[in-house]
Amino acid sequence: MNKINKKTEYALMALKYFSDNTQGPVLVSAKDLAEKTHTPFDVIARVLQALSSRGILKAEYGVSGGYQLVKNLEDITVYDLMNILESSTELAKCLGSETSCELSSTCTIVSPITNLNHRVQNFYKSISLAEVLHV
Amino acid sequence: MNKINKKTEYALMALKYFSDNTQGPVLVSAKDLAEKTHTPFDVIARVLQALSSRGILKAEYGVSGGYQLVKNLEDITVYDLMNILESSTELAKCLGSETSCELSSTCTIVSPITNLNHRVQNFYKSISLAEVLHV
DNA sequence: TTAAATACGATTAATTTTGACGTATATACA
DNA sequence: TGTATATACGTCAAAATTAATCGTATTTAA
Repeated sequence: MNKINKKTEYALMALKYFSDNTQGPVLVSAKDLAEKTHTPFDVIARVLQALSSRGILKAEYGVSGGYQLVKNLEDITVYDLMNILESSTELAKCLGSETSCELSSTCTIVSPITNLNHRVQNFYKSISLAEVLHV
Repeated sequence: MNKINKKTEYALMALKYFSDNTQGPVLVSAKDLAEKTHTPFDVIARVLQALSSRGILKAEYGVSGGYQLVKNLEDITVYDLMNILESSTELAKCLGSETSCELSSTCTIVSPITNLNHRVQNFYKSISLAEVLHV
């Protein structure tokens, strides 16, 4: 299918919100972001947690808590984001770690797929979120 | 996500078989290809039909029929193959023709996603199957 | 006429994605 | 010090997508 998933889309929305609103309050809660972006709270909350655990956002607990953007969008690639939020960044299932394919012993396209996979990943590594969001 | 589907994988196997066996008989049946590639007959049969309807293979009916590669792999791009066999080549659902997204009126990332989508598609258009398969 | 091939509509099974629920933990503030 | 509000996260259910199968029609060589 070649699609990014909803979580990655929601993350782009959230990150765009952060980078478009550098004037307002630094901390933005998941609830606020869900409202601003019109996305389901539970899902975007998970997304924010994931971004926070990977050092893109910083979380603050408690009543007036929320998230803060602590990394430069120039320094985050599309690949990074996919790596955090997609179930896998591999082009084919057989390339994902241990989950081997039943065809693997006879498969004739392991090296073609592996090669293409690298090219695709390098392509996504070459694009920063700043480039994507500041259009 | 970001994965190619089984049909595209099977197509790569089939096309590799054709391009690796230019000495043997020109016509290869779906049954033969299913055996050679260890893939389910019904599925690869559909794949071959699709490739044939798009002018990559030529089909011959009847008892000693089968398929023949009639296009140069240099002239088929990865994008072409995806376009034939993937349900969609768009990076996000909202970009696919009429199926509009319920967020579209408030969505803040339409143009970023659209832009990224073009870049991804151009990337896939820049790689030929010859490049991919002859590794 | 029969066997073996492509063509394709329709349906089922399997997998993945998306979203929701429940609960634990942390913190500001009255 | 209690309460409201925030993050954190395990688990599960619903929805959507992908993969595979079944059935039947059509074509053609022998």
